[in-house]
Amino acid sequence: MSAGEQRERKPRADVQRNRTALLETAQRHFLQHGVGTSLEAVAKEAGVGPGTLYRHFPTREALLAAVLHTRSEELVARQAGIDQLADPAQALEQWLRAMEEYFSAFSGLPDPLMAAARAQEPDNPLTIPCHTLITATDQYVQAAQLTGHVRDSVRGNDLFLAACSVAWIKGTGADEESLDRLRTLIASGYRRQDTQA
Amino acid sequence: MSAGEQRERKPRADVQRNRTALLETAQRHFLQHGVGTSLEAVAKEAGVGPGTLYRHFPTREALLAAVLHTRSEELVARQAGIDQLADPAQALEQWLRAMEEYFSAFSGLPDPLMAAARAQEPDNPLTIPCHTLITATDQYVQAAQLTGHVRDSVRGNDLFLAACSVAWIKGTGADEESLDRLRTLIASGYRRQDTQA
DNA sequence: ATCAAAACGGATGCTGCCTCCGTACGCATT
DNA sequence: AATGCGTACGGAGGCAGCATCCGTTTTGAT
Repeated sequence: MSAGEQRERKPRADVQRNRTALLETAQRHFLQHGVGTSLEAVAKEAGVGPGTLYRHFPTREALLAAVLHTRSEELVARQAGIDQLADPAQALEQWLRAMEEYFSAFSGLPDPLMAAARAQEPDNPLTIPCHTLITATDQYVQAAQLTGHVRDSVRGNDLFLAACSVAWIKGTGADEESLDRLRTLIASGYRRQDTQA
Repeated sequence: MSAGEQRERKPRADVQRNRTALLETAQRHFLQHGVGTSLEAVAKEAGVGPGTLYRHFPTREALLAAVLHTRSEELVARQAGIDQLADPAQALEQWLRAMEEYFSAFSGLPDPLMAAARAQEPDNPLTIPCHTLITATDQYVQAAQLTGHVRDSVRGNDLFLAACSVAWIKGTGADEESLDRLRTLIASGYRRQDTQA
């Protein structure tokens, strides 16, 4: 009636119900079997037909993006804590760790993530979140550069890639020691004059 | 007849013929469509049935390993050249580059490679080649450490992982500039006191 | 020329993807 | 309480790829 604000029919109840059921089931399956898990199995276990799954989430990536969206709340929570830190170098380090854990939540996640990060695919539902993360990383980098802890040549994108890499390697089943050595190597790469052995 | 050297029937001609046809076709398909390419399509284009393919190469990885074996000749050729270099730091750098290019020959190759590298799967046909490469990398690392160009804390395995990572990122379609920045970051990570920006 | 071993190859069963359309459900209206 | 309409459901079905099995063909040896 009033200007432009069309009076819509109230959305059906089963829509929201199915959507959340799908998201929960999908998250469980992604956790257990990686991002390549069978969507048919997800649908069946959520108690819906394949058609319903595909209507809610037209592609695997759409489903993945939706699941990640709920998961990202945890990330922003950590971000709040990190922003409290006085030392920008420490903040950067913890932020990288937080991203890495976020990326390695599901095995195989880094691949679609990288595919989305290279943009040029505005329809990819993961593109926006990716660029948000890169920008956030760049902020931490710049803050740490101002205090002289990080080389000026480093960009947020570089460390985003590095975090993705570590997450990818973790997903391939590498042992924790190798991962720690690699993290150290990367840290030596972005930190200024860190001359110890 | 003579001691123990059992006189075997001469192997059939079509075996070798089919094997090489499969390898050539497989390499082409791996190059064009990545390691996930359809094996049925490979068999068809090689002019054999699926059964023949699977008899020659029981798993996708076996086929992949065989193709990589022929490709590795190129790598050892480069290795000979690298061993001529006087500067161990330069040798290490070039060796890493050579590995990286070897790993990124087919899109998706780094994943099965990493799966094989974590050993514990002696039946995986890629395991042995992987460990050979890690050992070779360690040699270059140690040589460069003797001249003080590389941090003592670095191990061959670390740089093997790093090379895999870069190859993986390359395979996801990253632009060349990002790759170069990442390589630089890693180099800053393993080199001793490289204090410039 | 014949034989037996060895290799072939395609038919087959299976799993997963994704679409399409008849059906059922839920909200609004009476 | 009953009716009607639009929305959402869900499963059947077509397709592609994997991996196996077994009747048939090829090949080397005699």
